[in-house]
Amino acid sequence: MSQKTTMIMKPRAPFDLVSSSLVFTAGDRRVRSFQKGVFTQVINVNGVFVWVQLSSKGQVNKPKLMLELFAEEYLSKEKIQQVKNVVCRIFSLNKSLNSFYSYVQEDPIMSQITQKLCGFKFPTTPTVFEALVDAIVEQQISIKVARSIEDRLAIMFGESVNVGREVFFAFPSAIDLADAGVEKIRQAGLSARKASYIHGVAELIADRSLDLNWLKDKDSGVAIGVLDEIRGVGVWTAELTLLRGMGWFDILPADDFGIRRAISRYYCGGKLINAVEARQIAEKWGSWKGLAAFYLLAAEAQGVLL
DNA sequence: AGCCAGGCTCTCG
DNA sequence: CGAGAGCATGGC
Repeated sequence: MSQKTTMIMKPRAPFDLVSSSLVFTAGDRRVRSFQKGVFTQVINVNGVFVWVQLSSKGQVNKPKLMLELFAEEYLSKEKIQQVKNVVCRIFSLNKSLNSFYSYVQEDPIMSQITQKLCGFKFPTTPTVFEALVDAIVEQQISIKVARSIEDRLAIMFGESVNVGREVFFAFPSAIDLADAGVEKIRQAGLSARKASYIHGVAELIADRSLDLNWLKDKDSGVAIGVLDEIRGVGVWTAELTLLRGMGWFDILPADDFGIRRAISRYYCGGKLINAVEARQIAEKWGSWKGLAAFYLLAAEAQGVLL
């Protein structure tokens, strides 16, 4: 039997759950999805696995969220608070967008895009490890292929939660993937090399030679340098990891093909640019360049025309 | 059918 | 050193 708990959360305005979750629309429902206005995912709080449903009960400028938790065991108040904290982190609910919006007022293009996507916050991952594995998976291949491989990793190696007759899967921990071994990881649809990178990273963390949380209070340049040393991790992978895993909105993965394409679409009439040009254009977004890049990606995905 | 996707490492000249 | 091959899957 599963236990259910329901509560209301009040994010900082503006916040739009729909545009922020749209990227999960095609996700496997057993892992993470956004269907009919409801975002779902399994969250791990110190070994207790909780399936979460999140939906909007308010408006962008007066946001109110309903959070429903399902677990196989009784959840203490402390556990419930921990789940709320994770949800809060995934959607950066406590971070204000207003400074970003006023900062880009000088940039007519970004200004229009932020108005059309008011309340959008790109989702981050519950752990830095997940962001790192995702970034490795996403190297070179299309985002759609990457997502299906990521879902498969959860189904093959993640812990599960039973809710009624359904079963849901958490993203695997470093120990889960270290134990799985290269050959089994490869069967999720990865190249032998990427499987080996992912297994290598998982082992580093599992045997405590690498602590990703240690990077939290470091300078972003230092953190990128540390990650870049890891086999299979280049600057692009490091940047994406910190942006999505730590929520460091000031980092621009300028080598990213998708980001360069989005910048060129809105700023260069579609003519593809290189990383140097991307960094030049991004200068006007100051310490918001990473968030701004995700606004362009979201605008492109949602077909925003200026 | 064949090329291309939100790169990186290894191997040659 | 710099350039180039090779890689997995799925969409077009």
